[in-house]
Amino acid sequence: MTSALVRKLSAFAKLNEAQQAMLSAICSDVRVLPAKTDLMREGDRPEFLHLIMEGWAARYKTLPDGSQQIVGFPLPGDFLNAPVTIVGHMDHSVRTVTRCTMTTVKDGRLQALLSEDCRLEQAFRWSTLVEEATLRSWIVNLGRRDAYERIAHLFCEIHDRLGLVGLVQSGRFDFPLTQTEIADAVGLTAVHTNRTLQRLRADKLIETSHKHLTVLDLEALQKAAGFDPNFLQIDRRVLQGR
Amino acid sequence: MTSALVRKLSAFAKLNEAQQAMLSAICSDVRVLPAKTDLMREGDRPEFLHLIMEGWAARYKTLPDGSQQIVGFPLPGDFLNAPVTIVGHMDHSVRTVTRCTMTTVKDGRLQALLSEDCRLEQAFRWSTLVEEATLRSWIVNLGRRDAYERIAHLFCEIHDRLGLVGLVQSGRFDFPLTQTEIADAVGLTAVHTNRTLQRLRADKLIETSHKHLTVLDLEALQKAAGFDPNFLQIDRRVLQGR
DNA sequence: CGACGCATTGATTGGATTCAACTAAGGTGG
DNA sequence: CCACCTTAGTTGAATCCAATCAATGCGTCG
Repeated sequence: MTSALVRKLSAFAKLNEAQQAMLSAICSDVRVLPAKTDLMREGDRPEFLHLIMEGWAARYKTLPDGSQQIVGFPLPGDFLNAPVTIVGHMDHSVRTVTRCTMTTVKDGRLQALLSEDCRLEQAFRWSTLVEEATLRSWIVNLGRRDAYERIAHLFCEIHDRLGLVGLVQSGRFDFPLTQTEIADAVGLTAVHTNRTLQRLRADKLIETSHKHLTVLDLEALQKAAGFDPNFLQIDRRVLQGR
Repeated sequence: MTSALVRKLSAFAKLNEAQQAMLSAICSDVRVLPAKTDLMREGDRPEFLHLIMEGWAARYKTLPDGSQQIVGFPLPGDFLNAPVTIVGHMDHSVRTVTRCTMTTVKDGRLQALLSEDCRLEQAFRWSTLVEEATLRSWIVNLGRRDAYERIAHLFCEIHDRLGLVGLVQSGRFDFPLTQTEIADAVGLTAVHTNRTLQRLRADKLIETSHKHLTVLDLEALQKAAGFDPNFLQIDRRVLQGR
């Protein structure tokens, strides 16, 4: 089976066998890490690029009072750090949410590949573009939406991003987050998150069971969230064909 | 006098005359735009890179109910759009806050310059790194800080970013934002922003007059904000020498 | 000088937090 | 295999920060 990275980039641009092989070739040092363990800490200067093959991670910042704000969820096919290994340090930490299969990419090898292959380079640019757009959509989420909308929006985002790498079957997907983690992502308390989740379930927008989430009514959920269904910036038909 | 872009990048890496000249050379089509006018709209596919030489702009998203969330303030030396002109469209809009002097850069010319000059390339990577870090710090701001901290944090960020391009004199700088614009940036109402500003003034952290802001006690402001004084990721001594 | 935008103030409402207790589920060890 | 323990999820009541609604002050610009 193809790697999540290949599946993700394929959604933007069809990749031939050679390109897929090259992407796989730059990955090395595959390893498995347990849940709830730090992969990087604020201030680190990671030497290599780190890529998630399987599992969920969370980017987070810890505040002086001990509270945390999650600023993103790297999913399969996502990189943990930007390809800027020489310059700068991490402005946030990253930890696994679930057990994760990780791999390492040497920055130089990726850069070499991208400068050779224009199509791959564009695909990578698209993915960083989407990442930045995601950050901005989180800002809007926290700044101008209430609890109900915020959580609905998070679910829409995860739904689409997992769909991109083929991890959604008829609205249902792995969802390993605890309510506390959801709360830390949407800027609420765990208690209020709990009550809001109950409303989402009562309104028949979602269903949860055994660390899985089912989107019962995608359109209604998107509407409730004010979610832009085009935020991945790819032709929607690509996703249908999965 | 040197351009804001040169001053900004110089803070990260000393640039020689030739490098400064090359940066200036890729700019063309200088023009002045009035305040409160859209520069780009969500969905646009800008053909060129747009750079602010003078003045303030605001990135924003409009919600269905008409409310807005500002997701960033491009300042002198900042680009409006990412160097990905071929791929993707704008996920947000940008408008001027003040009258702005803008210039255009052809994506290809910039790419060519960067692939030639490794030092310049690193400087650009640093600046995009800082931009992403800024987005994450906004998420933390909106998610986990109260009104007082949020506004203090915004002021700290602007203070440092303007300082980077030499636009701060002993804590004082141009600050053209209305209270409504501040509110749209920090996720509050204009009314509550007003009351909170009064507290910041009463606490002798800042002073405002005639569209200028003076930071009276930087350390106290940073402390109140939970601001990381190292967020620009540059040697602080560089800024002192200005 | 009138009009408009922006800042300010007051009174009220409400969404979310806080604190505390309790239940359910899952994992571990005796 | 069941008792125990821990973690995650749920519920209730009181409180609070910020939103809302409404009105007024102020300055500036045509």
